[in-house]
Amino acid sequence: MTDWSVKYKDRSDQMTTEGKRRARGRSADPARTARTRAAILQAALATFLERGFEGARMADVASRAGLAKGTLYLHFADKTALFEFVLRELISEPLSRFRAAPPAPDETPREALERLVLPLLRDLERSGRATVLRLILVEGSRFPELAAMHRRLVIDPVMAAIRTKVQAAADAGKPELLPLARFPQLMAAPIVMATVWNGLWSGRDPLDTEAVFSAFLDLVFGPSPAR
Amino acid sequence: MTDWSVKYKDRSDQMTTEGKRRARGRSADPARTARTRAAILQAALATFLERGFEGARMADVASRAGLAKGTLYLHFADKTALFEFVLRELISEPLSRFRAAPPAPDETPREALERLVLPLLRDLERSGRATVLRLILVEGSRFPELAAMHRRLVIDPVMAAIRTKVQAAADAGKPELLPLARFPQLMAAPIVMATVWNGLWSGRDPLDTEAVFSAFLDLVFGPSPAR
Amino acid sequence: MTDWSVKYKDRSDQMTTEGKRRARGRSADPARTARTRAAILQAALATFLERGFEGARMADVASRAGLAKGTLYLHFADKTALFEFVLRELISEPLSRFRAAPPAPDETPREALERLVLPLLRDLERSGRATVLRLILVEGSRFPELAAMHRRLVIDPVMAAIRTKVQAAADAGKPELLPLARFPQLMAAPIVMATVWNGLWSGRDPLDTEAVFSAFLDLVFGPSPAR
Amino acid sequence: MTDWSVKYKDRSDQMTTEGKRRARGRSADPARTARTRAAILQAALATFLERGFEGARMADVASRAGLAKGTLYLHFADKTALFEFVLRELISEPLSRFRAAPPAPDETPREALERLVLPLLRDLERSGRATVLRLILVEGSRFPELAAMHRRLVIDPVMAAIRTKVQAAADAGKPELLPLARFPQLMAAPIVMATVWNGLWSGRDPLDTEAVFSAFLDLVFGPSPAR
DNA sequence: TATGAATGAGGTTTCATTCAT
DNA sequence: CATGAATGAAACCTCATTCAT
Repeated sequence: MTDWSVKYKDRSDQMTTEGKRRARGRSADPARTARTRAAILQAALATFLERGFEGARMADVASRAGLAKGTLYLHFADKTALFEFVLRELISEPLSRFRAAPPAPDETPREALERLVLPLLRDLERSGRATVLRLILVEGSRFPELAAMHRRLVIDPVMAAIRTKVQAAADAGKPELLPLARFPQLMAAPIVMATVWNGLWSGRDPLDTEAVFSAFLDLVFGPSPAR
Repeated sequence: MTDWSVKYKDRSDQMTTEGKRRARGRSADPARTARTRAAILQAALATFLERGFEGARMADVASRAGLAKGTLYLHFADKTALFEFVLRELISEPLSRFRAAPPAPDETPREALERLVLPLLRDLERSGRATVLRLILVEGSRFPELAAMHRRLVIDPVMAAIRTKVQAAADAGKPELLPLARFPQLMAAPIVMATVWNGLWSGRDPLDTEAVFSAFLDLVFGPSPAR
Repeated sequence: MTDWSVKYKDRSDQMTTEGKRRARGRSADPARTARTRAAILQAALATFLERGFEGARMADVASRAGLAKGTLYLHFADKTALFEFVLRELISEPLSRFRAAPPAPDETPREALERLVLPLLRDLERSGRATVLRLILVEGSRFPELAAMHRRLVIDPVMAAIRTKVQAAADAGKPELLPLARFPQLMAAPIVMATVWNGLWSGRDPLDTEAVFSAFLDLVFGPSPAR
Repeated sequence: MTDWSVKYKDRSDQMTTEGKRRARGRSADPARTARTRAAILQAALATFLERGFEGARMADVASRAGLAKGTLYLHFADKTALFEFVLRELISEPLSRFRAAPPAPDETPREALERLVLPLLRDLERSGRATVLRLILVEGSRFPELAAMHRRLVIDPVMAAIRTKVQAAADAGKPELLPLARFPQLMAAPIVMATVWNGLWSGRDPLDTEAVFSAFLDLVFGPSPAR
C-alpha cells in the first residue's frame, strides 16, 4: 500500500503513450512486470537467506530468477533497495494473516495463546519463510530502520496481545501466569529457539517447532487435556 | 589443548628449553607475540560482531589492532582462519568455566537448573561475550564445522545435563517436568530469546537476561520461594 | 577441438540456432566478444613475452588491450588460465600449418628436411611468434602440462618425421646420417640456438635463422648444389 | 677481483676497531662470513633456477640457506643485487676453467673442438650449473647488462676461438668446414638444444649432452675413428 | 523491458624490505 | 652479525553497477 516508487523504480509514469509503440507485443506489460518482480523477490529471499546481505551476489539473484543482472536494476535501484524490499514484504505479509485470525469468545488462556500463535507458526513453516526470522536476526542490527519497522509492525502488537490476554487470565485467578505478563517474550522464546536451532545445525536432529511450542504450553499450563 | 599451529601459524613452543640453545641473533620475545595476537583477536571479534564475516574488513581489524594489514597474515593464514580462531577461542573458553561449576548434592530441580545455567548466563554477560551467541547464530550455518564443534563442545553436554537432571526430578514425583526432558532446549529458549532481542533493537527496552530466566523458572515451577 | 569452455569461460556456441530463439533483450554480438578476446590474447602474449609469467602484470595486459582490469576476468578465470590459453593458441596453431605441408615424392634427404623444417621456420619468423619458443623455454618447466602438450602436439611428431626420413636415407646408402636418426633433435638445434641468441642480446649481431639452418645443412650434406 | 663492495655491502671497512669489542668470540669473522655468503649463493642459485627472478622468494632463499630473511640483507642490498651476484659468479667461474684448458699442439680439428668444448660441458653438467644457461636464457633480456657481460666474457671468446680454429682447418684443406667459420654458434647449438630439452620436460627422455655433442661431431666430421 | 559485456572501486593477500633486539 | 615480527606498496581478483544494443 505504501508507495516505494522512488526507491523501487516504479516507473509506471515515465512513458504514458506506452500502448502505442510496439503494437506487436500484446504481452501484457503489467502482468509480466509483476511476474518478473515476484521472481526477483523469490530469488532474492533465497539468496539472502543462504548468504546474508554482504554474502549475497546480485549475479546469483539474477540467475536464480532466470534474468540477466542488468534486469534487476530495472526494478530495484541497488542491492540495498532489493534487500529492504524483500524484508518489507516478509515483515508485512505475515502480519495480515495474524490480524485475520478469528476473534474467538470463551476460550481458556491456553486456547487463546494457541489461537494467537499457531497461525504465525504455520506461516513461518510454509515456503521457507520460517527462516526470515533468522534473516532479521542476522542483518537487523545493520538495517536498524527495518528492525524497528519489524518491531513496530509485528513484534509489539503480538507482545501487547499476549500481555493483555495473559493479564486478564491472571486477574481471573491464574496468578501463576504473571511472569508471562511481565515478559510476554517468553511466549516467543520456544519459537525463536527452534528456528535458530534448525537454522544452525541444518539437518542434525531438527526440532518440530509446533511440538516444541506445545511442550512449552504443557510445561506452563500442565499437560494438555484432550489432544 | 588442541594444536592449531599449522593453520594458525602458532610459532610458539618450538623450542621448549628456551634459555639454553638460544640461537645467535634471537630477539622477539614471545610475550610480545602473544600481545600482538591478543590484540588481533580482540579487534577481530569486535569487527566480526559488528559486520559479520563477509562484512568485516581485514583493514578494519588491522587498524583496530594498531597493526598493518600484513601483520594479520603473519599470524593467520587468511580471513577464514582468523574467523575460525576467534570462534574457537570463544567456544572453548566458556565451556571450561561451565565445567568448573560445583557438583552440589541435595538440591531442588529448580536449584539444580539454576546451578547449571546461571554460570553460563553470567559468562555471557561479562566482557561482551554475550554477543558471541549472536555471531554463532549469524554465521554458524556458513561454517558448519564450527557450528558442529560448538554443538559438540557446548550444546550437547548442557542439554544432556539438563535432561538427566529433569528426568530424575520427573521420576521423583514431578511428571509435569517431562516436556523439559523431551525438549531440554526449552531451558535455553529464554536466554536465546533475550540475547537475540537485545542484539536486535539495540537500546530500546533491553531485556535483563537473568530476570527473564528467573521469570521463566517461576512460570514453570511456580513463584520462587524466598527471593 | 577440445572444449575449454569451463576454464576459459568461452560462452559462445551455447545457442547454436542463433537467429531463431533469440531471447528478448539479447544484444552483444559475438563478433565483438571475439574481438575483445583477440585483443586480450594479443596483449597477453606481448606482456608475457616481455616479462614472463610472474613478471607480467594483469593491469598491463588490460591497458595494452584497451580494457579495464575486470574485463580480463570476464574471459579468463585467472592469470594462469590466461597464460595457458595463450600458450595453447600458440602451440596448436603452428601445428596446423606444419601439417599442411605438401607430402612430396622423390626428393633428396636434404630437400625432405628442408620441406619439413622450413615452414616451421617461416612461421616462427612471421608475426613475432618466433619469440613464443622462448616463452615456452622460459616458463615450460613451471607449466609441465603445457610443456607436455607442446611436446606431444609439436615436438614428438616432428622428431618422428625427421627420424623416419633420415633412417630411410641412411638405409639407402647414407650411413653418415645415422647420428641424426639417433638424435633428430640435432636438426632443431640450429633453430633453437638462433632463437635463443636473438632473444638474448636483442639487437647486437642478430642471427638470420634461415641462413643458420642452411649453413647447418651445408655442414652436414656438403655445400648446397645450385643456390 | 672486481670490487662490488658498494652494491654488495662488503662492510669490511665500517668498523676498524673490530678486534677489540667482543674479545670473547674468536669465531673467525671472515671465514664465517664467507661460509654464510656461500650458503646464500647456493640457496639463491637453486631458487632462481627453480622459479626465475620474479618467482623466487627471498624467504625461500633464506630458509634454504638456513638463515633468517633479514640476514640476506646484511650481505646483499636487495633481490636484484643478489641475483646479479649469483649470475656474475656463474658467468665468471666457468670461464677460468675454460681458459685453463691446455693449449695442445698438433691435433685434428675435431680434437681441437673437443678440447675447447668438452671442459665447458663437463662443468655445465656438474653441480646443477648446467641449468645456468637456462637462467641466463630466461632472465637475460631483463638484465641486459648481465647478458652483455656474459656474452663478452664467455660467448665471444669461445666463438672467436672456434672460428679461428675452424678457419685454419678450412685453409688447410677442409673447405667443408667453412659454414662453421661463418656461424661458430652452430658448434654450441647441440649443447643449447640439449640443455633446453632437459630443462623442459624434466624427466621424460633426457638427453645426454655429451653424447649429443659427439653425435654432432660425427655428423660433421664423419664417424669418430677409434673411440 | 531485457540483456550481458564492460567497468573500476575496493577487498584480500603477498612479499621485499626494515629495524628493534 | 643474526633475527624475525612488522610494514606497506602493490598485485590479484571480485562484484555492484552501468550502458549500448
